[in-house]
Amino acid sequence: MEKPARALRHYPETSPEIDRLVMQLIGRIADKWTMMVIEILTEKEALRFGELSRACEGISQKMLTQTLRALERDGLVTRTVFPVIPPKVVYSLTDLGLGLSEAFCGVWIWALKNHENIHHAREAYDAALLK
Amino acid sequence: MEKPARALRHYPETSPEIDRLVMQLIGRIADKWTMMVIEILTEKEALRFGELSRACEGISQKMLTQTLRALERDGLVTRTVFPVIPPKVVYSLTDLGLGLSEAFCGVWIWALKNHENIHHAREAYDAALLK
DNA sequence: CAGAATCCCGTTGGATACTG
DNA sequence: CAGTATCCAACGGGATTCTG
Repeated sequence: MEKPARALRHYPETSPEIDRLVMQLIGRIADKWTMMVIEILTEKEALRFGELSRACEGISQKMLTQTLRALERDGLVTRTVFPVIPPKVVYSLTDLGLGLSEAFCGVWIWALKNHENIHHAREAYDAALLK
Repeated sequence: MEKPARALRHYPETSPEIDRLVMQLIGRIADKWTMMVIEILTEKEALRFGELSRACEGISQKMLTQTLRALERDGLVTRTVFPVIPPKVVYSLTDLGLGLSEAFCGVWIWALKNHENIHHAREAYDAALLK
């Protein structure tokens, strides 16, 4: 009798090669600032650079620019420039980006539900080390 | 008429302070090797250090050790030592770890479904730059 | 076998200053 | 306002060597 499969991601169409591509993609987007920007844009729909900068508490302007460029390149975010003075640039999620946001939502919820468990686990681990 | 809320993670109990904790946790686990190890342990249930090392294609022994220690500290992975010679150590997911794996499953599926879209978006973006 | 320790280099990322 | 450019410190992470 076979054990039930636990590898939920393994779709029929999967191959080692595709697995590698998917891994690379995960490695690319599984990033602190990336996920934070996506989360914020999920809530606010559209924001200017400065607004994002303030919402992203702790991010440097360099990292915000870098993060936004990468998101734009991946087709997850659109960048709209208004040719006015002073310059106005607005960012928002594409459908692709919104899809990722929804997929990642499960992880947010997990983190929300379990951050205390994790905290306790760490305390226990650290305490055991000193003993 | 209000627009529908898009911020799925905002549960009633959420506060700015908790948001920060959750963000930190996401920042901690949203890591290439971390997610890869969790994925592999989800498939295989229990593995020895060497097996994990081979399954994790590309990881150095230093990073594997480091990743496993962090996972263990966070209560996501258990480390079982068999007092034999030569040493035998087995790693597997805790329930907490399995929960994260399931939560992250949505992202894997998203990546599997959309990696081609992303690829096209990048090509388009890069082509537009050269113009 | 399962790591700990060391060396070392490339990248990351912050601070600051400058521009259209 | 929305960036770009530059400099520099810190960290990540690979290769190698050593140990119980």
